[in-house]
Amino acid sequence: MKGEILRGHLDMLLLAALARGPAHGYAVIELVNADSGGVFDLQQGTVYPILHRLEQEDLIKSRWVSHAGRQRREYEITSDGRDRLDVARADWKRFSRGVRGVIGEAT
Amino acid sequence: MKGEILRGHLDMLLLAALARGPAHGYAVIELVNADSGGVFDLQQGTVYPILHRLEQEDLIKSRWVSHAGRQRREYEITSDGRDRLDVARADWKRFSRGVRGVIGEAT
DNA sequence: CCGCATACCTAGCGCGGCTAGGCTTAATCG
DNA sequence: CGATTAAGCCTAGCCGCGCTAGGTATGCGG
Repeated sequence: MKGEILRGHLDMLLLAALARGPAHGYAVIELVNADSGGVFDLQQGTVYPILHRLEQEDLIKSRWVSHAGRQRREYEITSDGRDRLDVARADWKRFSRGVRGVIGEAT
Repeated sequence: MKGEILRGHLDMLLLAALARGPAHGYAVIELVNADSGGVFDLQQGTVYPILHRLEQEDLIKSRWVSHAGRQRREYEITSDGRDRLDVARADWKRFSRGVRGVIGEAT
């Protein structure tokens, strides 16, 4: 899947993944890629900076957790994050409706 | 509708508009904006450069037409353009399917 | 004759995601 | 045991696209 198509939608995808439950960064990547049915192939260099930004915006929060002797940063969505996700979902609906209106297709 | 969401989808939208029939730039803008049901609000500064690029890629072609004593550049989609549009539509389906898979929603 | 709508154009910026790297520790394999 | 892979984390910097903000010209209604 080509690059720039994800512009502006990535926040939503990561928030949606974390809305299912806390997860560490590496897991978020695999979650999104898997849930997309192989459509997306997010890279670490794409995801980690976004997670940091989302945390700064208080949409998610993190804590260090040790697992199998190793340190993981576990992220959890905040209530602000859920609100933002709701907005993003609504925007997505509008957006995809707009696209369908122009290209004239179901789905 | 915020900005970067259209990234990578604009070519498809303009090609789709022109697939309905030849039109000049200004009309393309209004067509897309109208067909989107008011979701998009494309500006001239966004659309004209894209039309030029699409023409360079031989996806559309243009000719000057005089209308009511004025000069318009009328664009028409080429067969390469239709092929590209088909690909873009397929990509759009994949993309939106991927998003739905992650955010877990119909539409 | 003024202002608005129509119709075209472009330079330059801003920023988001990707590329491409780098670090550490646990597990696996020869 | 030493080497390689996988699991995890991170960041600097580039690149390209769309937007902002400007500019021009003409026809038409008041």
